[in-house]
Amino acid sequence: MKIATWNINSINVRLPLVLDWLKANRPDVLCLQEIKCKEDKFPADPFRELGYNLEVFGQQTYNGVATLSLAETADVQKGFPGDAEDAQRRLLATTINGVKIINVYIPNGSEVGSEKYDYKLDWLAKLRKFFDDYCNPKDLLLICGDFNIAPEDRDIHDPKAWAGQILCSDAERAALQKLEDWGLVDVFRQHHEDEGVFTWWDYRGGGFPRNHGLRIDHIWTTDKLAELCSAVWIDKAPRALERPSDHTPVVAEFDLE
DNA sequence: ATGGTTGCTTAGCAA
Repeated sequence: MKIATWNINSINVRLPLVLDWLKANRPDVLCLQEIKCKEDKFPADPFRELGYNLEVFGQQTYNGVATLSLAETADVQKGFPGDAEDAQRRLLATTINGVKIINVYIPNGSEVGSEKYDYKLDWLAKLRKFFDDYCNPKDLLLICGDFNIAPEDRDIHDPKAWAGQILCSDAERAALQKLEDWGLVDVFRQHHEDEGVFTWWDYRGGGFPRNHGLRIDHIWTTDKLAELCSAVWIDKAPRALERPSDHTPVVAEFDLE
């Protein structure tokens, strides 16, 4: 079972890239973030023609997540239980082939100390509570998406310049650690120890050609699922194409089915 | 060097 995550920064702009990538890679599951449209504006038909089912949880202009899968989905949960109708749409949980898959677009946080930063930390606390209340560390479970956090300095192209900044501040990393403490494994790190491997490069200042990036898109699983994980890779190719997203896909393969 | 680029919406915000 192959599961991928990709922040595509607008499904409407990125549609041809995503379709080409799906045709070439045929993952069982693709979790998308920042679709930037409501459900009724999501271009569902071309995905259905490729054999994919869709669960879409979107809003106008900002945020929005979608989970595409070759198999049927069950137990669909959109947002945190009890969220207001106008809450930002950043979480979509489904069960596919017996694996609970939580697709997240964790808030960016803008700047350390800002209102958006506080919102990010609150959101991360809610996410940990969601795990406590609705998830079981003994299950086959996976959370993936744009975490908007570089867990360690080796996940940053210039750790000195970034020290204490947004996406790598102590409080963000501590919140992520609390999630890990619940019982999750960063499966990329299970297979790769190298530094300088990234999933996002700023559009500005030639970020990609200079490899000025961060590893902020992740796939984390419970121990039980991590034991079945045979490979994890970051596919840099889509970042080098015309009109790319600023993020590139992360893919994990599991010995299931 | 508080810049730079992209997307949504159309001047300013979010990333």
